[in-house]
Amino acid sequence: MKNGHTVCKHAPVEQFNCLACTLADCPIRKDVLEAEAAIGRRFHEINHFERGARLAASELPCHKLWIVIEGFVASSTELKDGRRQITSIHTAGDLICPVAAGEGTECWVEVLGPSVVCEIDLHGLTHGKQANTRLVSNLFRVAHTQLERSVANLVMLGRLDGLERIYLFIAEITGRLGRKTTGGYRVHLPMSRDEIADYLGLNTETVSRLLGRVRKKRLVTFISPTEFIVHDLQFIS
Amino acid sequence: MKNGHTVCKHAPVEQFNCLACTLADCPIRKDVLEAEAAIGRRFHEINHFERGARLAASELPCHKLWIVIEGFVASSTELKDGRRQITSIHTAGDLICPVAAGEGTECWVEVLGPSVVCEIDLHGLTHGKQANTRLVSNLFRVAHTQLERSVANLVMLGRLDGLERIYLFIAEITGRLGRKTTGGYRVHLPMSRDEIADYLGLNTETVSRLLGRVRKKRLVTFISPTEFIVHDLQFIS
DNA sequence: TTTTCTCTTTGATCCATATCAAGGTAAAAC
DNA sequence: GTTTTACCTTGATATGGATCAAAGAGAAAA
Repeated sequence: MKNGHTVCKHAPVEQFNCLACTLADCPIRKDVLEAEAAIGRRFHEINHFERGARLAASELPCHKLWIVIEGFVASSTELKDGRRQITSIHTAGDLICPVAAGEGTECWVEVLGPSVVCEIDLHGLTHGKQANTRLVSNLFRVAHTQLERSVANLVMLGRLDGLERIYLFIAEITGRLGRKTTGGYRVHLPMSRDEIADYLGLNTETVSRLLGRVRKKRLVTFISPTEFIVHDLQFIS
Repeated sequence: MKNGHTVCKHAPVEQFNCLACTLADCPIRKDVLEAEAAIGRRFHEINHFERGARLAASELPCHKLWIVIEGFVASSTELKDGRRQITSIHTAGDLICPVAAGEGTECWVEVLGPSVVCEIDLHGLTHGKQANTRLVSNLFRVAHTQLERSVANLVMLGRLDGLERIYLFIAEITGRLGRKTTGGYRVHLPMSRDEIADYLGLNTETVSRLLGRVRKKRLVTFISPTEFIVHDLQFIS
């Protein structure tokens, strides 16, 4: 899979300059490709991963950046006793800054559904004399965007109750993954109830019950546990 | 207070180049001063604030940066119905990236104790032709550091119980504000029980009760509600 | 097809924290 | 000095979500 995998319709991975498959809303990717062209060396690598794969978190300060080309990926933190918190979820177009939480925790980035991920070696790109100011400035924006999501999740975990969290979650994933269909948006979500629980700061049974309530209210119709149709996105208001 | 206030022992605020009062662990501050010298214009301003003051949050993308020279400051987010979450606390030496949480929320930076804060106009410094790569690169580090704290707090809010949160909180503020004294570290914390609750995702009464338990265990001795001595910092393990 | 395994759902019960309520305390205002 | 006010503590009770337990349901293995 890893070699010879075609990342997008336009260019095979092996091709040095894959500017053709630059994601719409991703200036960083463009910056990287330009910087590589200027330096004459490649600092990124695109790989395909299956569910369960873990992307190695780099030591700090952060020397790596991942871009999700397609698929579904999550940043996780685990305490010594096994309690886990998913601190961020990532879908196509997202940029991932590896982040360590405090002492006594282990952090990693985990692939939850078949994904194509671009790994960028920041160290090489930002520490040479050739350091590209625009790239670095966009990096700041990446971290800042991630920070905003993180802060929104702090509010969710600190102040919203279970049902509010589920509503927000459904709105979030529908916005990211939903495809318009008759009667609403169809979503295929490659997360188990357990993983949803670890993202929302709840437990499996509670997530299952809350999703049951949402189903009974006919806001969502389940085709399978991971495939459903969201009928009304306004219910969060 | 605002004018003529002496920021540190070395230089009055009015002095253009206050490199002398550069905080130990703050390369950004140095970068800013150097960039200002190069451009020949000042992009920072130092002010003194009293408890209750609010620093205006900038629109996005982030055009401002604050450095806490001394004092105690918090980033807050409030929901329409009044529920509040303090998403970060800041003490001397901390750099603050203003961050907006999602829709339906209001965010600001609030001064909780008498503070001296340096406000930097990033826009002017990072958008000119003179843009300083090292400054921007350090900005990335600032956002990344903030992100780490944020992620640590996500784990706290999502997975720790009340007592664990209080322990972690005491450890955090003791590390930041504690001054060695006989029998432990003395801390003056300018946060009300309400504010602590809004930081830890609890409510006032619960915080009061939890602090009562910590007191009864003789881990902390209270001189007043905001002044106490922490006897043992190892209890978090 | 049948068995096994993993994940999900549902029910019963428990507990940590919220909520409601009433005093207590210290600083500020009068 | 007394009153007011804001904040803190403590008690009684309620409740949302966790925990414990067991029964579906679907996919993979046999």
